[in-house]
Order: sequence, then C-alpha cells, then structure tokens
Amino acid sequence: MTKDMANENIRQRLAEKMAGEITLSEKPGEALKKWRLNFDIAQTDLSGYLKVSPSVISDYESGRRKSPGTLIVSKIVDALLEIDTSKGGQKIHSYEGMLYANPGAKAVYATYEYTYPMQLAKLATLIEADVVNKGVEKPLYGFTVVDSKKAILELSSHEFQKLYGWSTERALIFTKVSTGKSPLVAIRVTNLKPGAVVIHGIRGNQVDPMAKKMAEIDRIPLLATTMDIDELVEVLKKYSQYHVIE
Amino acid sequence: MTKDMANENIRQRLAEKMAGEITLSEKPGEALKKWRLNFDIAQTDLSGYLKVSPSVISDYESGRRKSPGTLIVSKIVDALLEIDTSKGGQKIHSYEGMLYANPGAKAVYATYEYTYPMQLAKLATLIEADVVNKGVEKPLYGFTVVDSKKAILELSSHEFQKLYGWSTERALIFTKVSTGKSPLVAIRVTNLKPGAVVIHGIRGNQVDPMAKKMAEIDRIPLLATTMDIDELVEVLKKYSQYHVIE
DNA sequence: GGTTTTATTCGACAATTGTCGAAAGAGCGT
DNA sequence: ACGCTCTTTCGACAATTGTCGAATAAAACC
Repeated sequence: MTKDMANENIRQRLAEKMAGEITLSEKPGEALKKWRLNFDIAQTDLSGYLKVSPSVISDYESGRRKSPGTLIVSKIVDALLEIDTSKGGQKIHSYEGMLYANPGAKAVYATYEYTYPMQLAKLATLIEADVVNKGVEKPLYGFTVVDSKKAILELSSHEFQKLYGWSTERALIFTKVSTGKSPLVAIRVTNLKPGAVVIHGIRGNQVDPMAKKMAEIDRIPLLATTMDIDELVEVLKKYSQYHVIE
Repeated sequence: MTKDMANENIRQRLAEKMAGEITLSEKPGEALKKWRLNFDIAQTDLSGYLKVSPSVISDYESGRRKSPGTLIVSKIVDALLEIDTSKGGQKIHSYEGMLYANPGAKAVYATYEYTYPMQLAKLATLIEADVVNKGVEKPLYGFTVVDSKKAILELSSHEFQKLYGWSTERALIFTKVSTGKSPLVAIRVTNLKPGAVVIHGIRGNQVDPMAKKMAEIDRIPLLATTMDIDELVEVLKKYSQYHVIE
C-alpha cells in the first residue's frame, strides 16, 4: 500500500468518526467546535475555505441551528481535513494511533469520549473523590479506566499513549493500585500529561507522598476515590445526559 | 468490564460508524436504507418505533430530502440499534469483530466500503477483468485487496473473516498469486463467501482449472485481471464519485 | 490606547426540511 | 381474484434551516 493510500484510509476513518460524533451529539454545534479547535483552525480560515460568511460558522457552533443538515456537516468535516492536509497533515497523523488502536486491550476497562468538556470539580463530585493535587485545571474531554498493574506490565511506552483515546485532555483512572506511585511514574516516562489522574482504590490521605509530589511537579490534577468501579463508570458515562438536563 | 458495558461500547461505536457514513454520503437516503436493510428491519417497524408515518421513512430513503437534519439521522440510527437490541442484539453482535478488527493487518492492501452497491459487470469493466465464473450475482458493498501469500500464511481462520469489513457482500481481491487456487481453498475452509473474488496478476485463461471449479461449486463470481494494483484501487475508490455523476 | 484578528449576535428572507395523510404500486400467500 | 404487508409517491403546509451582512464584542498584538 502506498503512503498516500494509507493516509487516505486514515482520513476517511477520521472523517467518519468526526461526522458520526457530530451527528449523534445532543449539541452538534459544540461538537463541530470541538473538532475545529482540535484541528487548530480559526473560524475565519474555515469560512474562507468554504466560501461562506464567518458568521455562518459561528452561528452553527453557537447552536443557533438545532439540527443542521448532513450536507453542511459533511462540508465542514471535509474542510477541516483538507485544511489540515494542506498544512502537512499533522493533526490527521496524530490520530493515526487512535484509529488503529485496539480498544479491547486487556488493560483498559472502559473508555469514553465527551463532545463537551467536564470540569475537574464536577469530576470530583461525581466520583466522590478526594483532591490530592489541584494542578493546572483543564477541561476534560473523556476518561479511560485502566487496570494499573496490567497497564504497566503489558503496555510499551508507544502503546501507553493509546490510553489517551482522542485527546490527552481526559481523566486517566487507575484501578487496583496500592499506593498510587506507579501510575505517576509511568506517566512521567511517556511525557504525555493527561488532564487528570484518578487513583482508584484508596482515599486521598493514603496516596503515596511521592505520587503527590510528582503530580505537583508535573502540575497534573490528582484525585483519589474508593467508589465502586462499575458505578463510577456508569456515572461518568451518564455525564453527557446530565449536561443536557442542566 | 461487565458484559453490558462491553455491549454498550460496541453499540456506541457502531452508532458512530453508521451516523458518520450516512452524514458523509452523497446520498444519505441510500445510506439510511443500507443500514436499515443490514439490520433486517421493515420501514413499518422503524416508523412505528419512531412514532411517525411510514411515508416519512420512505421519503428519506428515497432521497426526497437531500440534506436531512442531524436530529432525524440520529433518531433513526438509535432506533435501529434499539430495535435490534430488543430482538437480542444479534446484528449489533455480528459487527463486534469489525469494530475491534485491526485494519492495519499486513495482509490487507486496501479496504473500502460503499453505501450503495456496485454491480458485478461494473466491477469487471472498471478493473478490466476477465470473468472466469459468473456465479450468483450479488450487489457489492465494498472491496478488500489482500496480499494472497501473507493472508494465507498469517491469518487464522478467525482472523480471515476480518477481511470482510462490514459486509461479506464485497469483492475480495487477491494479489501476488500464481494460479489462483490458494485463495479459493482458503475461502472454502472459512465457510464465508464473498460477493466476488478477483485474482490479480494473471489473465482469465491462466487461472487454475481447480480454482474455477471451486468457484463454480460455491457459486462465487470469479474474475481475473492484470491491471496495475494501485490504479485498480484508485478506480474502485472513485466508484462512489462516478455514481453521483451518472 | 489603537489596530488587527477572531468571534458573536441577530434581523431578514429565500429555500428547504419534517411530517401528515391519501392514493397507489409491488410482492406474497391463500 | 382477494387480502395483507411493505413501500413509494406526492400535494400540502408549518417549521426550520442556510446564509448574508451589519453591528458589536473580545482577545491579541504593537
């Protein structure tokens, strides 16, 4: 397979992922905005490419139209990918690992993407967690629940980053931990910082001081909770539904 | 991960795949129809579930509306999955392997899905192929180009079916073959019959008589072509664009 | 503070969608 | 031939979308 064919395949799969997510979203405008920001493209550039007024893009993203047509969604998705391609395709390429990842990896319990972000305080509330380190607060676009021991034993550095799903701006939740030190070590060596780390299985005051120290240095929000893992996942999955009701 | 969570994950991923494909399609109505037929659900059942008139579904599928809104697409996708779930989820389950498949497998050169079918005669014309065996003609919803030797050496029976992408009603194109016998043998032992088999690298009169015989017995259309493989893939990928122009 | 860039709001209006319901067609079983 | 199931067509109309362009706001830069 030529390189161009491989790139075309990735682009096609990414287009489907994007279009699917936008179409299924309760707020398609927000989902459109998420992807445009992911690609680091200004509204003015996007509207210029599509030959429409800049306000057209803003109107869609702001939710003025509750049910945009498939045609405009398709046009915007294609435009984002084309603009990125014309810039060298680095954003598309950065999703390569995600598109080819095996989500059935034994280390991963659950993974979920949000189209609109969750705040750290909300996360802490939902999963009844102690905040061990506040860190630099980022919006969280998803979460991954990981079996801590399996992840560390089985995943190479390259594979470790697959835990990040579509965005590093997500909560990594490590379960079956004893003190919480190993996950922070693993994160340090991969040099990819998640939006937050949750140590599951112990309370905040049981977290190893070295773990807290590493979180402070790397400015990563660190939480600890003993909530039942299945219940935790259920609550986090329902987050998108809560958002609509609020 | 509980079984219900695993099922929920598959369903979510399938929903995205479906919604993405429909949204990106030049003819979303045809794509909607394809998925409804894949799920073996009547328009009357779907409209009943959605509490709309049966003509609503027919109007959409027939293309009366060129750019349906994301809301109706989302509703239809959710309804298809929910109706299948209430019947035991066998259609959703049947896609499990496809969702978790690793499309980067070395044996696969290219794979592509169509939302509307190609006829066998059209395929033969596009790739300048000799028809070795007519077989029972089926609409073709995609193609997979396979390195014949690698596929046979590296793929187990279980993995072999991953070549089928989203539908067995596709053309399997085997390249780097000498006589064409091995691919037909491999297909026989997996007991999954593709919509068509293409032997790439030899002309029709060079195909091993045993291969032709097996194709006749299994009633599988068998073609042979010496077209350049990259050009062949390019032509087949462009098929969706041709369809629109016609 | 001024300028530039980027984004948002909103009135307006032509075009299209979402949907109903009536009528008709096709296929199948009796 | 008749009845049933499934699908399609299409007129109609209220509701919504697609988009422009003007005005305004916010952020970034100098």
